[in-house]
Amino acid sequence: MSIAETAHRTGVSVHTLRYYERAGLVVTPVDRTCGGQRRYHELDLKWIVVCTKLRATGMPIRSIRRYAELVAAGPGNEQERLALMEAHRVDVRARLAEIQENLALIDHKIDVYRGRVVAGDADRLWAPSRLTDPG
Amino acid sequence: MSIAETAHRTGVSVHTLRYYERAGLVVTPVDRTCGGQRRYHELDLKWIVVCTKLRATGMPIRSIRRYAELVAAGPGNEQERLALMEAHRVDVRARLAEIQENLALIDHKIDVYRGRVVAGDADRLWAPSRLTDPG
DNA sequence: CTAGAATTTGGAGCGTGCTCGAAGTCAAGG
DNA sequence: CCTTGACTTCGAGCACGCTCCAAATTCTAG
Repeated sequence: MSIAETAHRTGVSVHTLRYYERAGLVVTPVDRTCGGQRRYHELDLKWIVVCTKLRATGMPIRSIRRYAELVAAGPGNEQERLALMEAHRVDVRARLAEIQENLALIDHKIDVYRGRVVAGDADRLWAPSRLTDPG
Repeated sequence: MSIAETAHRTGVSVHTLRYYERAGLVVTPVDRTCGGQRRYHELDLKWIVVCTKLRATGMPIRSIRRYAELVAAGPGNEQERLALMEAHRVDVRARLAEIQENLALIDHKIDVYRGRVVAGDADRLWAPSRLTDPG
C-alpha cells in the first residue's frame, strides 16, 4: 500500500513515516515500486504500530532503532532485546509512578478550587491561604 | 537562601531556576539582596516544588505560567484555575491510560524474550515467529 | 582589604522529535 | 498522451525545555 494509506492506517504522518525510516527504525528496507515509491505491506504496518506504541511509552528513537537493529539481525540476540525492554519497562514504571504521585497534587488543587468556587458563588468570602498552600 | 541552596533543595539546577523566572513561572518577584542576588524564602521554595510536580505530570511551561498569573492575580479567578487544572487532569489521565495500555506490549515482549532466552540457553532451537509477531 | 567563590545578565546552543518546503519524479484516470 | 495529484530526496525549520557561556558584579572568609 502507498505511504499515504500507511500513514492513515497507522495514525502517523507521511513525514513521520519517512523520518522513522531515515532514523533507522525499520527492520527491513521498505519495498519500492520500479519508480522508487514506497509500498508497505501488512508486516511493515505492524512494525510501525509497535514503534508507535513504544514511542507512546516514551521510548526514545535511538532505543527503538537499537531494538530494530537487533530484530533485523535475526535470532541470537534475544538476551539483548530482553535487556533493552526490561530497562525500558523500569523507566516506564518509574514515570508512571511519578505521574500518579503528582496527580494527587492536581486532584488536591481541584478539590480546593472546587470548594473555593462553591464558597465564592455562595458569598464571595474566603481566606486565600497562600501562606500554607501556595497556589 | 541562595540560588544554589534553593537549587539543591528543590532538585532543579540554578540555570533552570533562572529560566523558570524568565519564563514567568514565579508568582511574586523573587527577593533580592541590595547587590541584586536572589534570596529565596520557604514560600518560593514551595512554589518551585509545585512547579516541578506540575512539570513532572507533563504540564507545559506556558500552562504553568498561566496558572502562576492567576495565582498572582489573587482571589477571584478560582473558576479559571479550576478549569486549567481539570483540563490538565484530563490530559494526564489520558496519558496515564495510554502508557499503561502500551506497557502491556512491553510486558508481552519481555515474556516472549524470556521464553526464547530460556529455550535458547537450553537447546538453541526456536522458531522466529516474525510473521505473526514482528520484533 | 583581598582573593576566590558564587551570582548576575543576555543571548546563544543543544537534544529530541518531528514538520515542512522546494524542486523534481511517478502513477493513474480520461 | 496528458494532466493532476501523490510521491521522492535533502535539508532547513520549529517547538520545547532546558543548558551553557562570557564578562561583569557581588559575597564571604581570612
